[in-house]
Amino acid sequence: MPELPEVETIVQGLRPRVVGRTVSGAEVVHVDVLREPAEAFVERVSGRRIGAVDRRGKNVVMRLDGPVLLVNLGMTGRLVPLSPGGDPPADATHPAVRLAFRNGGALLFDDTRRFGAVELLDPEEWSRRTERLGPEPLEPGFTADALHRALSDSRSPVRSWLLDQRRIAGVGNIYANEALHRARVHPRRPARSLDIADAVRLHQALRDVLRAAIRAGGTTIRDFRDAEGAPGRFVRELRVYGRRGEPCLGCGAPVERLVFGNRSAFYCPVCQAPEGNGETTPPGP
DNA sequence: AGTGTATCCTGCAGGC
DNA sequence: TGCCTGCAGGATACAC
Repeated sequence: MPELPEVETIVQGLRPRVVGRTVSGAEVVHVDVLREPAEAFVERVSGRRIGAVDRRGKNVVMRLDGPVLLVNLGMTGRLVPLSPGGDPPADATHPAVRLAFRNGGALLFDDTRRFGAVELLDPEEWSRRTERLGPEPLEPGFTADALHRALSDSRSPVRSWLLDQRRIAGVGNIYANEALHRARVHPRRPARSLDIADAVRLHQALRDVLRAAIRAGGTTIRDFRDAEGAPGRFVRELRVYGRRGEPCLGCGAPVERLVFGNRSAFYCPVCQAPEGNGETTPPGP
């Protein structure tokens, strides 16, 4: 479910609800979302105060006094803040971990498929972890030039390249496909085949689509909900993802679907010609 | 280095 | 209605 814009949306909604709260205890319903025994996790998290909530790539980063509580939402993970005495929403049907707060209230991690992960990392582990992730595409240091240089050392298809969190953080299958369409780059082109003009367009497209999706509160295909339980509104703005057979909004050609790297790639065969086509048939609005 | 495949797990849509 | 297959926004490990 959650890529950078969805996680950013969750983090923004969560911040006013949990920053400053102290964890009084935890209930582990499904130990398989943890990376340590339940007892150890409960012991270590209890008594900690949440000082800040941030995002790194697709991860929710809760800074406690000392360790970092890292939540990866996987495909179907949700973070649901609960008011004192409040019931979880009816669609939070697969509770995995519940953190209780001193003075009432709680934070529920609900995850149908349990591909998500909740980890408590000490500062050294966290710094090693964040170093393994690529740059944040919305930060100033992420320039078109840096993207071009990074692309140039890989023969991997650019769509796969974009999904690799070690190369760039936070991009998943929806926004990789959407950005490539906006940049008019075929998803299967080798990363190193992109010239500087391609990289400039891709850089712009990534930033535009990620920012627009954040403004829309993310994309809800099925499961995604923000901290208030509301779905994202970016589905309306998707140009290729999930639109196989429907007309490209730029040129009218039917959107095609390819499968490689075990994932679907959606693209316009006209606007995103295999060897690049920066000069003709802009994909439009 | 890159690719195909499998794995974790559940739910839903579509075909019959 | 039921059964089956394929598919899903992620991440990782493996053999080739």
